[in-house]
Amino acid sequence: MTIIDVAKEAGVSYATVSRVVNNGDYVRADKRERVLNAISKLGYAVNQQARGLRVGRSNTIGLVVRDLGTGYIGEIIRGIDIELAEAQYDLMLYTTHRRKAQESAYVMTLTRGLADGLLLILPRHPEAYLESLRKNRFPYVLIGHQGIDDQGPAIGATNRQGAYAATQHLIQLGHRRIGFITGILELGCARDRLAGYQAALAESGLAVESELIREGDFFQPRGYLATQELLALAEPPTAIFASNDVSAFGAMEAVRDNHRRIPDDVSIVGFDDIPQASQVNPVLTTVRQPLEQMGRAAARMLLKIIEDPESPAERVELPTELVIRASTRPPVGRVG
Amino acid sequence: MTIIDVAKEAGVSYATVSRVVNNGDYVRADKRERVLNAISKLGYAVNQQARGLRVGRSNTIGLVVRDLGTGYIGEIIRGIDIELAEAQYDLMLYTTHRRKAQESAYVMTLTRGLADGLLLILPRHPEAYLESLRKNRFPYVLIGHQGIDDQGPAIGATNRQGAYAATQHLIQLGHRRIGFITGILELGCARDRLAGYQAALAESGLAVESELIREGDFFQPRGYLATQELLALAEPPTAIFASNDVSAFGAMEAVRDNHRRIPDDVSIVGFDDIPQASQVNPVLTTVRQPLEQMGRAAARMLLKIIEDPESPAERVELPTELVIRASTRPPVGRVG
DNA sequence: TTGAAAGCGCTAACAT
DNA sequence: ATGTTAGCGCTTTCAA
Repeated sequence: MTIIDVAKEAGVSYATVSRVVNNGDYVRADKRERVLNAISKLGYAVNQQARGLRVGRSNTIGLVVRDLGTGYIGEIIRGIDIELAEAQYDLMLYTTHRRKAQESAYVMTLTRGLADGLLLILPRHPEAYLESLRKNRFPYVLIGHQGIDDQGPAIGATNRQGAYAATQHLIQLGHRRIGFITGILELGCARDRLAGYQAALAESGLAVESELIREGDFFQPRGYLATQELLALAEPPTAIFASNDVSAFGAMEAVRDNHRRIPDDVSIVGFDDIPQASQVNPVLTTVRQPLEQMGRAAARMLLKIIEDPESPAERVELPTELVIRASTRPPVGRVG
Repeated sequence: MTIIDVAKEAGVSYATVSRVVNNGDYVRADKRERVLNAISKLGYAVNQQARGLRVGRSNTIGLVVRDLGTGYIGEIIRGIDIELAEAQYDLMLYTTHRRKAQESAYVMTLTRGLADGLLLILPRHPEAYLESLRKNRFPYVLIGHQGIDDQGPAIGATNRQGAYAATQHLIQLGHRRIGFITGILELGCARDRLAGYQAALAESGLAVESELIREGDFFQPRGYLATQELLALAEPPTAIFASNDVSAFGAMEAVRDNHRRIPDDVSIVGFDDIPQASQVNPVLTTVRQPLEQMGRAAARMLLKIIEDPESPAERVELPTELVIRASTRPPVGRVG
């Protein structure tokens, strides 16, 4: 079932079929009609591999992610998907736990015919392949790039400002001892959030006490443990700011297990605003990242680069937004 | 940067390079060595489109899903991904909200060169394209097939038994009025769960009262509304069984908004056991679906069909499992 | 053990 | 406006 079969059926040359399929000009209406009929009669669809080989494009974007565990990545992908569908691009999914042994060799394969461009969400060890992508002038856009030493195009969020605003919020409520649970500090976004927390404290003349800062890993169990440690301090914090919502859920769990109430005894703030943040009890005060928007922006940026490889690399940070819900309130003894 | 460049660099014919790349026999060790050196020096990787065109395969599987919203689909994909990575297959992702206008035409395009097989997770309107897939003998496997009128290969879960077991559990705790929130009844899995609920009641000699059955849509807001309605009944249920966890979360929300406690006043049971089920408070009693296993099984089944198109269509249902957590207990007044 | 060459299905340049 | 044809990069016969 090839273009030749269609040509025979319609009684035209197969170049004409190709013209019809590609909406080319110079096809008389009646022939176009006949070709269209043949196509639908035979159920013909163009072979993308052959076309891709010929035109040197695949109309496919490769998406490199760690995993699809949390809703976090799913939201970004939704945005990407919307833009790509509109531009008639397909999406190839790569999880980095696949073939990690030779991650960069793998990325190179990707760049050979399979994909026209790459979208990298929160890459963990991008040094390995970013350079070869750049060297080969292969289009890519980083999503969640903060702290990655690369001057290529990237979409991020204002993590520092978001963390700053959240910390400010707690300070304004009257909290003075505010615990902080970090993310994976090897990621720039995690370091930015920590920096925002520290900056807000410093600006309000509060000491940045290291015993109040606990290292987390963006997962719930570490959030739980970190909170247990914080609550065990001689002078425990009255509020805890976790570097992401999932860690915050762990914190909520730990606070409850210590028979304290949220927000009455301990206020909790998260980061991300994943769907569950508004589904837990109490609903979580958090810093919203515009995940879908980030996905859309990254996809658009990539398509633009594919179209015009000479366009300068943009590095965009989309604004985060503090969403105040029910998990924060003034500390006991300060106000009613 | 093609196979010819490598051949020149290594001083061999490009057929030899191809042999090396494909681990072919009949290449003298020293030539192989030279080719390998040239490849790594030049950073060559095979062009998948050209290879695909030549061999008539793409080594890619198309995955058709609605969206990536809940953790539900993500878990299945994780399983699929593990199996495919092992078999050296790539994964192309399609969300059905894309190009829904001509869903079946789209699926046909997919089958032409882009993918060697299709995995369909909980398809919504598969009638449109299942027939053409079958007619073209294009390999596919349905995931979550219950109730779809098709004799093709499929992986599912024992939804009916799972719902039966969960309802039994509530009955054994002493509940007599058990509310039920359905899923999208157009899906077979939703109908199966309803059937399991009804069967368990009938078997225990309890009446199946239509006022206790509310139609849901697998989303949280409908779960909330349905529960509001149930609690407003003259004789409200003491337990509510929701057709999925997300609906159950809505139910929990509604119960709380009615100033009743879980499980003291109302027991809640969900279905799926998505990660959040063990993160909410109280942790949710639910029916676990082996999502990752389903993904793996489906991928393996598909690869087997691709390898041997004559192999008979299997329809497998993986076992569900009742996971009793903290959201269920005997009704007040029955036991302590 | 190696090389030459056909051809996968298609697009686009060229010829008519 | 339509047909003819080269060639995209590769695998795989076939011949040597």
